Amino acid sequence: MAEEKSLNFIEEIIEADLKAGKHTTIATRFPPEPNGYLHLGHAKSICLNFGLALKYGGKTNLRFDDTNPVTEETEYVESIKGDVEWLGFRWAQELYASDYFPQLFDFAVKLISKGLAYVDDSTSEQIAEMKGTPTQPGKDSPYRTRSVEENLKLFAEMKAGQYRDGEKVLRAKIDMTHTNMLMRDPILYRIKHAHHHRTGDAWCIYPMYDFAHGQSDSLEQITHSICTLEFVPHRELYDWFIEKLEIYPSRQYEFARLNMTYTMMSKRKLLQLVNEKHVNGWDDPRMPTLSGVRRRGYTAQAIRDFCDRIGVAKRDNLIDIGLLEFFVREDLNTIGARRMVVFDPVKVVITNYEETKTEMLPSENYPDEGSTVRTMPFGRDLWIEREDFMENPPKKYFRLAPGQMVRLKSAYIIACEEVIKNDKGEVTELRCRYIPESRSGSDTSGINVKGVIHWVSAKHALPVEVRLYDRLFKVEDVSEIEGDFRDYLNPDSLKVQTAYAEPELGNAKRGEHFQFLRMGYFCLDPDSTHSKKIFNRTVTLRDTWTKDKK
RNA sequence: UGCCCGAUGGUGUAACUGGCAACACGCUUGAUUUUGAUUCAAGAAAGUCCAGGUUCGAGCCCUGGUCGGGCAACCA
Repeated sequence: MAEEKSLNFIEEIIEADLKAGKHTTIATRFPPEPNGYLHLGHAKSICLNFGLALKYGGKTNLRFDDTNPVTEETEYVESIKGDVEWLGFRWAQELYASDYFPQLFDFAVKLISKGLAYVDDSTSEQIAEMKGTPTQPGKDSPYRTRSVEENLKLFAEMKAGQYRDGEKVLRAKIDMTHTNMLMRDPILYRIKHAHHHRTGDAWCIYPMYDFAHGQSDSLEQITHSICTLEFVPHRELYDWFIEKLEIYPSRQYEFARLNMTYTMMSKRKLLQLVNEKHVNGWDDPRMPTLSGVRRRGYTAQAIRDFCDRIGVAKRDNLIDIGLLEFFVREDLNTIGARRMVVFDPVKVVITNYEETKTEMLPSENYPDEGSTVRTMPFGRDLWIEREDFMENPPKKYFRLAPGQMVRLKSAYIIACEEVIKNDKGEVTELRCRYIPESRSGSDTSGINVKGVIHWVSAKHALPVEVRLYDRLFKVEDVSEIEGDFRDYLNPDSLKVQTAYAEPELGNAKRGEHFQFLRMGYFCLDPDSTHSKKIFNRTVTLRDTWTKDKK
């Protein structure tokens, strides 16, 4: 029952184009540069581009924008493909801007022939100098008036490797006084004697983004080329090339990139965090990278729902990370099998329970009616959460306290009769009595307790490592940071501790999601070994109780 | 001193293209609950950046401001 959802501005453009007969079908593309891992911001773009094609029966190409050999690597290509697939999308074709190097070269020759491009011998500094500023016009390069023949010859020599890096560039001849800085004779080709991850050493001149992107769109007959707002000023140049080259008129549309609280979405800075070891790699569960959130336990479904909900518009935004967490919980609530794990144990001894006895008690895996069950061993010695006991509880505390009763989930009701402490006054053991008739499922005790807590049999408990994650940054709006962003990293973003799990968790597998009762959603980390299971906390449970205590 | 975008509850996105501002998250209250979770119900919260104008009628159109963002890499 897909409700009549209002269209975002790009969908409106597409529907208008379709209705006007401008296109009969649409083609989009997702164009990452393989110089880093994909993050949540890219997920928004992926969902948009692929989503549009799906909605309107078109296709989406995956095109790597690999025009700068010095920063790009095959490792990134592979991770990007994996991430897009994981998110659940299929591209029509896997393409590379570098595949178009021959055509792009011909385009450049065409521009030169039309007198619209020239080879400039100026240094990088001189070119910057002559470029002017946003408020001051630029000045023509002394090489601007070279003849077509000379330009053709020089450009061929550039390609042939007769010059060193930086010695010459090819520039478009547009207008050095243009109010749009990008139209002030932009550089089309630069010399880089560098090894390219795909073309190897075949080329020593490489096209700039502006001279590659639009033409690549055009060659693929992309109808709607969707990018982020910072490319708005590039559109004028994008259209200029299409017009002068007389090629298929792809059109560019821009939307606001995703920003999230306590999160940083700059590939450059994320790379820095990785290189400087502030995190343990691109897939560190604290990273906003897709590989990071995947390892953390976020699901593709949750991310798609999130991208769907945040919408697409042109105004700057800062989205509450809590919204993403909402969708993660929403999905995990239905797919996460329930398990009991005690994080900060305190011993409970059930004085009226036989010392050698072990009962296997069933407990449902999911909250729904017909849920499957697993069994949990129950015995005289148990672990419960330290915070589930209070010696002097406030009025509305309905867990365990001296003389107070609590329900052990899926087991019995117990009453605390004695508190044992060490010399430091710390509680070391709680001696309790259980109500035999209160067994879960066949409770005839008639006793009603409000509190229900999780537990695990001390004798059978499986020690596991849990990694508890918190926000990577201390500040809500990372874009407001002045000075070094690394000074604002949250020192408590990762807490590692040992916890005691019910035996069933020994069978946990990669890719499975769990809800550790009352503690949050977790998944098995790939660092796990046969003898040591490691669980990542994906997200905590919603908590409406502890929060108003603060 | 320039050019280009944008402005709607705390946050994000809507408003059938000019007809009494809606949805989601978050928040509050209550019910249910063997997870203080989930679920369910109710509620608070903007009068649409400001000032003019057009109109019977403006969040939508026009004019002028204000504020925010972007633009001077041989990066994408």
